[in-house]
Amino acid sequence: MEIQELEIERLETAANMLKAMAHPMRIAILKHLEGGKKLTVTEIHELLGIEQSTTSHHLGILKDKGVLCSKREGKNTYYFLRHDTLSQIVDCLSRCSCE
Amino acid sequence: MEIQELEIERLETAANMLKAMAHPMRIAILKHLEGGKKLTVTEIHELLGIEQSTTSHHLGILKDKGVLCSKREGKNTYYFLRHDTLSQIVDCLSRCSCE
DNA sequence: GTCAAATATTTATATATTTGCATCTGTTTT
DNA sequence: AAAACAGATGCAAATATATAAATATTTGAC
Repeated sequence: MEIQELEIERLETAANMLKAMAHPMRIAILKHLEGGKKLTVTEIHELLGIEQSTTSHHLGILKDKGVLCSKREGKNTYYFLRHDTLSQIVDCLSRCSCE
Repeated sequence: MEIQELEIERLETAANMLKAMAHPMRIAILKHLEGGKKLTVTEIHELLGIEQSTTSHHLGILKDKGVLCSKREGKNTYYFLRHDTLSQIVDCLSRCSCE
């Protein structure tokens, strides 16, 4: 394995994480989870006013790419930020995109 | 126009910015531009080893979504970060994606 | 004006994403 | 065990994106 390939892999991991976040509804989800909050799929689907299956799909993408974690408790599954640092990205964007 | 629509527009602007950055080659471009550096299309296309037209296309996307600015000087067009803050996003990602 | 260099745009093809519906799986309640 | 609830998954249609090859545009040198 080449150094360059390692580098490309790292870039791809980073790109996948960004790609996971790069969607209006998924940014909205992240905003609701800032500060360590934990929400269920149903809560998010009601907060955003989008379909349950669509919500679940978005959450799955965010989890798959390492942005969110989930924890099942009885009938509910709670989702939360894997690194609270990541909400800095959303903040940084808000600042940069308002000009 | 509804408050909600404004909110959705803001989310979309942010998502577009992130989407622009969410590509391995485009992240590589951002890394090369950190610290206020300015590079031409040819320099970037040689640094990354990708086609000229592909490079120009990627730069166009980053510029269109407000991530980069460009300035023509003679035959060359220099590209640079619009907000140096944005390179924090790349750094933050590097940290979060290394675990 | 003509030529060459640096960028940009167009086009075509391949591939990936988004969304909602219907369905399926797991968990609690009765 | 059946019903009810929460969430996940498979699928299909619409849409968006990526790439490269070919072509067009812009600019400076002559």
